[in-house]
Amino acid sequence: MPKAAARKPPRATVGRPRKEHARPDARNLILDAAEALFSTRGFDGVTIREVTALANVDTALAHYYFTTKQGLFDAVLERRAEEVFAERMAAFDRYEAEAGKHVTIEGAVGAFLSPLLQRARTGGVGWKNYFRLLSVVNNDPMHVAPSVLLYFDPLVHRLVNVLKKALPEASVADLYWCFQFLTGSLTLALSRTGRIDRLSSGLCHSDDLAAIEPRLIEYCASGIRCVCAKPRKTTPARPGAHESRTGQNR
Amino acid sequence: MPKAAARKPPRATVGRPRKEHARPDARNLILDAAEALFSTRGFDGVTIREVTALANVDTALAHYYFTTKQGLFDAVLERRAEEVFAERMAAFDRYEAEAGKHVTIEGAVGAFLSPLLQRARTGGVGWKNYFRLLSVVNNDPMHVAPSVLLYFDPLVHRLVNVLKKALPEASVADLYWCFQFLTGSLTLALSRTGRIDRLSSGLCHSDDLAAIEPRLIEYCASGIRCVCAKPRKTTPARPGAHESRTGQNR
DNA sequence: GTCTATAACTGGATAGAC
DNA sequence: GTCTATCCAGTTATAGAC
Repeated sequence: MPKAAARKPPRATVGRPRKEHARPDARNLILDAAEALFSTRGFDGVTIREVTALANVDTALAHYYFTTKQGLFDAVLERRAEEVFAERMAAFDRYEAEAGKHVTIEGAVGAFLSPLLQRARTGGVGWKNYFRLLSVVNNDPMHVAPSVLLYFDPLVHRLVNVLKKALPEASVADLYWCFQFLTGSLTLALSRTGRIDRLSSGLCHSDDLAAIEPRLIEYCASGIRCVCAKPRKTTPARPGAHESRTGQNR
Repeated sequence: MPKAAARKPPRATVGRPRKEHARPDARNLILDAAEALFSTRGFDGVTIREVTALANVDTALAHYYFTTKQGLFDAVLERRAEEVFAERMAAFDRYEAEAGKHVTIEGAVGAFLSPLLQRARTGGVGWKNYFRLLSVVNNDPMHVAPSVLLYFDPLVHRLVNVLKKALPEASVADLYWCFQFLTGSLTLALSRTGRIDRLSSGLCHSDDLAAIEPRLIEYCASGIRCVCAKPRKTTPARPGAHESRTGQNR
């Protein structure tokens, strides 16, 4: 079983080569096709034959490179994972260096979201498919290899830690709840189902990430501020509407 | 092809019978099993044989009642759709009657979310599975019949209309964007993947809907207020960081 | 590395007895 | 309404030629 990491050829030059797709090999053709199909129909909705047909290669090649369907799926997720991870971590580094002690919620949320959304907006179709695939696996963790989580979980902890600087009083539980709300919104934004197009009668387009990014950052930051600023110790309140006294003390 | 609606026997009494599951017939056994399996693995991740095995009935029965796998899937979605729809519409009626001209964002969001979350919290395992299934189809509209959308789209329009009363200045597009953020958070909350449990080291539990409901309502309402209060016509701004001055007015 | 051929199996669906 | 038996298209995966 060939290790995926061992297959990447070393870069002769620094920086991003302008067009690496001069002559894509079969392996990358398969990955591209799989990325496109898995991202729209999920693991079980796609057959290897469809993937290889879209890639215009023989079916057996997929098994040659990836052994199993699950191996192919893992390889698709892993192909861009490290690059995304590094970019997002760098965004946090940059932001923390520039903000110093004056960390804002908007800044933290922006550092978390912007690298993703910018790549999803400006990247090629492969990147767009990749991010949609991320949103697929976020709701269906069934087929995601544990190793892939190492590229995503640390970013969540980093976000929570930076947020804690901006909101020293906030309970950690509230911060994680807010993260879940945030990532749910992000997931739906990246999945681009087109539902919002229909609902809004064409006012909004689900792939208009340029419209989504500023709104999403403001939206989440404001929500975090509100939830985390509210003392959550004892809220007996009146049991009228949705004011359930949660008693979730820290 | 038997129409699903024609199959429902007429109710002899009004109101909801306390225990209709005294002796569940095969049809409902199949629906229960399908609900449980589809909600965790999606349409393509489940076989009819698995469903009927879980229901302890013969495989051919599923085809007898629902003709095709897609028919079974549709029937699962439709079984509880009308009840949920009526309950959520009634929540809006109640809220609008009680609020009169003083509609709040929290009130509108609560009317939209609370009926769902309360049923997801207090209902039986069938209801929990059903709501998880809703979150599955929200990210994968591939297999959802157009007829089912009639139970959900009107509620979105209703939410937007009520929100517009609370925010007369808001642009309709912003309101729909906010709805998308909201429904993304809701979707992830209902899918209960357990990811937040791991990330928070056990501080949060993804099926703790009692903790989620008040936070989610506050979070979304605050985000809506922020996004919709901000004038969005021309935003050249400075292309620096993402430090949007939050202007949390109101 | 790539392709042909095929093994081994599983899926949805149906005919027809009871 | 329920079950037995089966069809057959399509699936992953592999062996082996080139």
